[in-house]
Amino acid sequence: MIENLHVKKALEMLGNSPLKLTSQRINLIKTLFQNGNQHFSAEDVYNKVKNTGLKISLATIYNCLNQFTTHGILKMVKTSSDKVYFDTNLESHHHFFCKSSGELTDIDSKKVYISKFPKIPKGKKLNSIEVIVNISD
Amino acid sequence: MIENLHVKKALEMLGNSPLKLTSQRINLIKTLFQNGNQHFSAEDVYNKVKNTGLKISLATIYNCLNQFTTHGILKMVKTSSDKVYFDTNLESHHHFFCKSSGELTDIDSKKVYISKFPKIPKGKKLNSIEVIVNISD
DNA sequence: TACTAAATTAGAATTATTCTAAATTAGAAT
DNA sequence: ATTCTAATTTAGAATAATTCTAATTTAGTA
Repeated sequence: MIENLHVKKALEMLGNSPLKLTSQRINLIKTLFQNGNQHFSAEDVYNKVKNTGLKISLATIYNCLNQFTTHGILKMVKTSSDKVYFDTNLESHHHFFCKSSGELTDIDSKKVYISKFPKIPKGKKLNSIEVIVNISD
Repeated sequence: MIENLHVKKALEMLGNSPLKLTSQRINLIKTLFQNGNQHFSAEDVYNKVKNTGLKISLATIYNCLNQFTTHGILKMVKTSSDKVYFDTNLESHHHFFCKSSGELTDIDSKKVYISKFPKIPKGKKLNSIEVIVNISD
């Protein structure tokens, strides 16, 4: 049986985190990471999981997605949509967001370069830089 | 009586839009634009308005903020907060968002330069580029 | 001055998400 | 192995921001 590399890496990260290895978490990771880089909302995940026959409550999905995010297994992406998206691609990269389709897609990190960047205000520290390129049909 | 320039310009834009010149809209614009560039949520506006003694319903505030946005009198900014912010600064510019304080602040547009930029996907058109620099204490 | 479509409003509805509190379970301690 | 405890899961209630509804009011035209 061939172990998917993305799944393997994510499970490893889960193992290295203080989170317990519950069946829900393991199944979630298998479901989310098996197809490489993906973007999804909590509801997307809930439906995807239902289709696989697994039974994980919506509350648990929210819990897990948030915990995975705080433990660096997922990235959270806010768009002009009212839903929060999660991203399996942990590398520094940016996104297209299409208002018409609600689709969030990766921008190849080599295709964006910010050559001039502001000083961070005194007393604050930089957390992340989010570039969202809003597009539509 | 000295007319504030920001207010004047915004009222002009309202006049040039198809929106009717209601007292609520005029008062809102006077309230929001009198102090130059500002960022606020719908609730912020509701409270600000209450303090001035004006009576504008929350529904109207939401209506107006959205209409002002679609007619180019305001800009909408989404952050990692769960509230939507509005911005009186219409020039192309970007933002710091401080998670700790919930504060959204302008980045001087001269301080950001994106020298490499991705091609827009076929069949789509560019709407806007949002750069949010997330910071915290 | 009257008319009509647009705007305002209070409160209900909606939507995404978080909370609660009871039942279950992972993994450590025995 | 068995027991124990804190973490986890869960259904459903609660929350929070925002939008909708439908009745009333109003701007601006005729």
